[in-house]
Amino acid sequence: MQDSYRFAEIEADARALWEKAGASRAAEGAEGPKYYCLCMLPYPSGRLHMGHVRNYTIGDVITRYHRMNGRNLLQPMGWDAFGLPAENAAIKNGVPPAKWTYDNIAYMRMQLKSLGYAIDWSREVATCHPQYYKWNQWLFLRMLEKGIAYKKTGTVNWDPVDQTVLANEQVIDGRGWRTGAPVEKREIPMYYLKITAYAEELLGALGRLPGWPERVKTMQANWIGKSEGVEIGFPYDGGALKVFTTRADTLMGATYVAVAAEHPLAARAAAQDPKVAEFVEECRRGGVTEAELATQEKKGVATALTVTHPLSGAQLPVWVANYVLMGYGEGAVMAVPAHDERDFEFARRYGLPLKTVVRAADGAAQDPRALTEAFVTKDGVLCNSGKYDGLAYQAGTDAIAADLAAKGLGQKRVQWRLRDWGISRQRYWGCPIPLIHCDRCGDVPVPDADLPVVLPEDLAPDGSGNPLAKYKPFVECICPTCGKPARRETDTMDTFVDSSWYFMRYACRDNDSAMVDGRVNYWLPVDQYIGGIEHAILHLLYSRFWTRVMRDMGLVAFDEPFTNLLTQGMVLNHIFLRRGGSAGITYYSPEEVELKHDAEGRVSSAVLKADGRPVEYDGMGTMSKSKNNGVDPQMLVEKYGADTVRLFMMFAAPPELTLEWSESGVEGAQRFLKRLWKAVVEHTAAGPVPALNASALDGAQRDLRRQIHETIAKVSDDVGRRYTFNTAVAAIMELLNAVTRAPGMRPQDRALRQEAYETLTLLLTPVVPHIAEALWRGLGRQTSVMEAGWPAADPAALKRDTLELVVQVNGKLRGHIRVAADAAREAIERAALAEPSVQPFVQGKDVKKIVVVPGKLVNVVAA
RNA sequence: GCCUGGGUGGCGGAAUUUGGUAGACGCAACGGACUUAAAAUCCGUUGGCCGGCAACGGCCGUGCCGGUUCGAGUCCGGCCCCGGGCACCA
Repeated sequence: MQDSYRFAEIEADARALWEKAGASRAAEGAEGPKYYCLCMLPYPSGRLHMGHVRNYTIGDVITRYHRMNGRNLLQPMGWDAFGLPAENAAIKNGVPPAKWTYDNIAYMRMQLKSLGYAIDWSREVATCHPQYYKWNQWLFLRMLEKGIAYKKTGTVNWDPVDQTVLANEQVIDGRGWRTGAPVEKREIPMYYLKITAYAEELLGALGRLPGWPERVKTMQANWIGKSEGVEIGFPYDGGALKVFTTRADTLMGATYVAVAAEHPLAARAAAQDPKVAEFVEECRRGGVTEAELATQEKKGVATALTVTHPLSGAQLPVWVANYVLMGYGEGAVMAVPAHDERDFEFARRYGLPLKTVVRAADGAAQDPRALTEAFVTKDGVLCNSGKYDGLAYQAGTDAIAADLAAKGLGQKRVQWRLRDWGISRQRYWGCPIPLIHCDRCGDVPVPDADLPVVLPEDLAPDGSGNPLAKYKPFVECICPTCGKPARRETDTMDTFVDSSWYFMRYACRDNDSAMVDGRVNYWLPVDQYIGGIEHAILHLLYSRFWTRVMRDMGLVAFDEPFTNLLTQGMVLNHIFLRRGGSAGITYYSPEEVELKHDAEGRVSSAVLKADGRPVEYDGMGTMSKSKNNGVDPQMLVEKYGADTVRLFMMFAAPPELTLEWSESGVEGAQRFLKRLWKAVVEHTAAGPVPALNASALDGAQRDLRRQIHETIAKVSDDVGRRYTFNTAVAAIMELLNAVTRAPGMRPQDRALRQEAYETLTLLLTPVVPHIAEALWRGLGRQTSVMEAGWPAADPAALKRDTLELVVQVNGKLRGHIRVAADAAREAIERAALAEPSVQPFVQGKDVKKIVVVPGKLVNVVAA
């Protein structure tokens, strides 16, 4: 072994060895049960960022752990290669998105390889390859045939200057990001996927996903949002205005109805009243996101229209209100201001009447004029509601629903919050939607034989409109049905389509004649999926939906794509800045800043290294280009080596929490590896090691051996079950500390040390595979550490003769006692009361009870 | 606004499942050893307050307020602050 830890050589040698052995190749049906470990595929943005490194290191640790436990492993990698950033880069630099993307992939692939991940690169997939997106198109056509895909209008952000549809992130404070022009809402035809047809199943199946975090399941359930309620018709001369409500019991308290600005009744009112038209127009401005709509000031306008209350026959005014969402329910609501917060606020603002129809079960009806807030409860009883007075929530709802049904003006139904998935994007760098528009034949699907519809790769967008639409060789085509000239669809698909099934294609990416084949049913479902919490809803829900669509077409034999899910936290770093001047805020990279500490070690100030003058500290934030606080993994790998970076990432925080970047923490990780290296060098330099004879150990040796095996048990549990890699690493560090502090040189001391170092090497292999490979050989092994099995704790070594228990008096720690491991309860109680440090606290007091928690503590309750 | 997490020393974090020794492990800081010197390395101290020459002991302490319990970082109720998502960023 080399005297010192030279990571560059060690890592290059280890990787060459694995490469030669094909150690990361996965083959169907190879030895052991299969295990599919998958990380969310990266967007090829240019360089790896720390979030990627964290994600893929977690995946690699899990992969290598299960491989050492005899599983047949698949860990693939691919590229989510379509998307907006490539077009933005193209606008900025004039490079076609394809070239930019392929260059980025090449660089980032090299980076991933330098981190030593056990990835089967022979299965690599890029979603911008025609061989991949051909199957997006193929399945889309199948969905069209089955009615799962369909066409309807949808609302988009429209930049009137650039004549372009904008993504939500391109709308800044209601204006286009490039033009600064106020953005308008615009209705355009789009294609949708009927995810709502699967709402019930997607919701119900969450209960059968024990391997998913509760938080993700809760978020998905709320997103799908099943509401049971009543659909009510309010008749008017042109028919009946439909509303949906979960509070039909309060129907007698409805004092007006409100419709969304996009509702047909609003259009009708606008045609008669310029003030309504103006308000509808005002609502057309501004963004389309739910956050914007929900936080905007609640505004509305009265119309001359009225509708008839279905039970009382009263005439209720129709308002147009910006808080009613066209996308949910019927785009209209009945307003019961006394018992709904939003209606209350709106009614107070516009002086609309309130009517109290619910009272507390043990109280009287409140005077609506005295209300300071809406009285919202399902635990009250009805009042001021005629024949329904005295009924509770459920009985009231049932009675009112029954009466409405009898009149043909209502029925119970379920309403979902989930909306169908609009997949049309008016953008170039995406998968073309395989349709042809013919004046005679309408929308004609591209025949399967003509797939894929290949996206031309040499166009360069300029920010105005979709370059595809201006590119005649793409647009102009022949109608497959009538053979006459026709126009090709130029919208492309949402990139979430690409990522909804890529994990299946890894199993069979070489199959050019089918989307998936039997190998998919060997590898899938994914055993462990790992990715950012920001994907908790959309990506994961779309994938669950897409998998079910494929199942129903007989393409795959499973329902859920991901059996276990681990959502990793983000990577943060310090933010430093200076304000003022014409430049506004300037952000400085933490590398350019020097921190000053006071005597207690607190950070007292920060100065820019370049000029020695202070900079403002703005706390921790997600690493990002805009805050200039990113750290380049490549620099770190070159400076410290891949193992050090991997070790730091695993040690600094548990995977689900945010991780705060710390260069000194990285240095600490390297210090540990150097110390380990040095310890093993010293150990092996002392010559051949005798065999261990466990029955010949003395007390101190038995203690050390117990710690070795306790560490095996703990690390196995932490890595294999809990995924708390930070505590696994801490236990490994403790073991190294213990071994190096037991410096005996008797034969059994050295034999024990050999066991300790072999154990440390094996336990560390998933986290720092390169150095583990070198240590394993240094310790005298001939085969790769990747072939070594995961160690098992020896139950005999774990046995203890005596236990230390904590003694509390009234819950306060007062002392410790050592008892035999099999001591009886009475003996433990006696020992606790006799303990000198406990005595003063029980003396002269009445011992009321003694709580004994086996193996842990004794609590004496005394007064 | 709605949905969802989180808050523990100077800092990252530990205390697992089912309430049972708060502060493991590491970083930073300080003191010491080695060195001509520095770096590196090694050893030691390190939640706060109080008492003691010392060994050691006492009290307080897990965002805030209240509750349940023999016992609460952990459970319950109410608040404050920070993060993720909100359907065209990925």
